[in-house]
Amino acid sequence: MGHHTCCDKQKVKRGLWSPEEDEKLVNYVSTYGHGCWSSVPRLAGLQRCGKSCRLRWINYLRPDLKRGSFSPQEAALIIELHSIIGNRWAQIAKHLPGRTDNEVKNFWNSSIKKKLMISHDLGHSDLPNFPNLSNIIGPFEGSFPLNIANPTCTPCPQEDQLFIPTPTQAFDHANPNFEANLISMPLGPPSYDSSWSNCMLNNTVIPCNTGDKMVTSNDPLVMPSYTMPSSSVSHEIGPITSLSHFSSESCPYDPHVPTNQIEYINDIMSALLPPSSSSSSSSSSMLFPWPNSQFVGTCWSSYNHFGCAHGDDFN
DNA sequence: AAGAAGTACAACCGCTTCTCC
DNA sequence: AGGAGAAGCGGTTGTACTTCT
Repeated sequence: MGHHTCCDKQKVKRGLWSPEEDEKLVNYVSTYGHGCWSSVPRLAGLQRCGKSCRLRWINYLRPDLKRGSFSPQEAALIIELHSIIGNRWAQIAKHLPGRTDNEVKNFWNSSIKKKLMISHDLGHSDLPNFPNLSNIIGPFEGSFPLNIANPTCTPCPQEDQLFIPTPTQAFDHANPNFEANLISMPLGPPSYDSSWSNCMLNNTVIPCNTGDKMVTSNDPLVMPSYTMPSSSVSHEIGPITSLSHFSSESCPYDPHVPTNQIEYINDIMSALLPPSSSSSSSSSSMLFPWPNSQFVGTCWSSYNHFGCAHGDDFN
């Protein structure tokens, strides 16, 4: 293993930090701020490189860090955000106050990913690795205040037709909505580990709905559409999924505002709670198109498809 | 009781992005 | 505009601790 180029000329210590080193770093940063990290070790009297100091402070010593296990709510949020934006740990961590990207990443790799792999091994190889959100947040059933079946935002008035971009369109930099898409899309081609792939696999929309009409296309330039049977925004939990859509003007959940996005996602998860102890054998999805940004995200709920038991603790 | 295997997470590396000049 | 250094980021590794056999 190599080492930091910034440390080439210095004799620096590596490996775990001692309490004495922590104390020096905390004392220095608390008093003077970190300023330029490369000068911190010299000024704080540490034989570490600046990069190591920075990491130690950000991931461990910062006073605003939340220690301890992840709550089921945090786990559910991580899973949902990961399904939307992929391995962008820093972005995910921004939605979890007091958590670092490193912490979220470790939690994902050591706990969540493993559970998803186990569930995949149970014989659902035809399914993408989606968690059973309703199981994960089971202990919190009923605790979310908002039900998406009765949203506070005004339904978008203009359409019964929801447009879903093809991958080509979604990643088109010339698309004026590209920035908005970036928020909701994983960076890179659709793959099995994202919710995106499940609704757009090989340019084919895979409907998890029953009874409604899904128009698909193999032509990446042709935008598939999903036609709702009515303008109802009612939401039905279970094997049948209904769609809700809101105008960006009237909806309080602006996808550009992380805090609101958390609320938005929380509401989605709230809506995904099973109606009772009943379960279904089919997966269901909810597509949340944003009229101006085209596509916001997908939430998945597939009861009994995955290995985690209702009420499982993710820590 | 002891070693092996598994787990959690701190820390590091290399690459990318940002900022300043 | 572009070069250099700093900061940010995600993947990976190392190690302490726990659980299993």
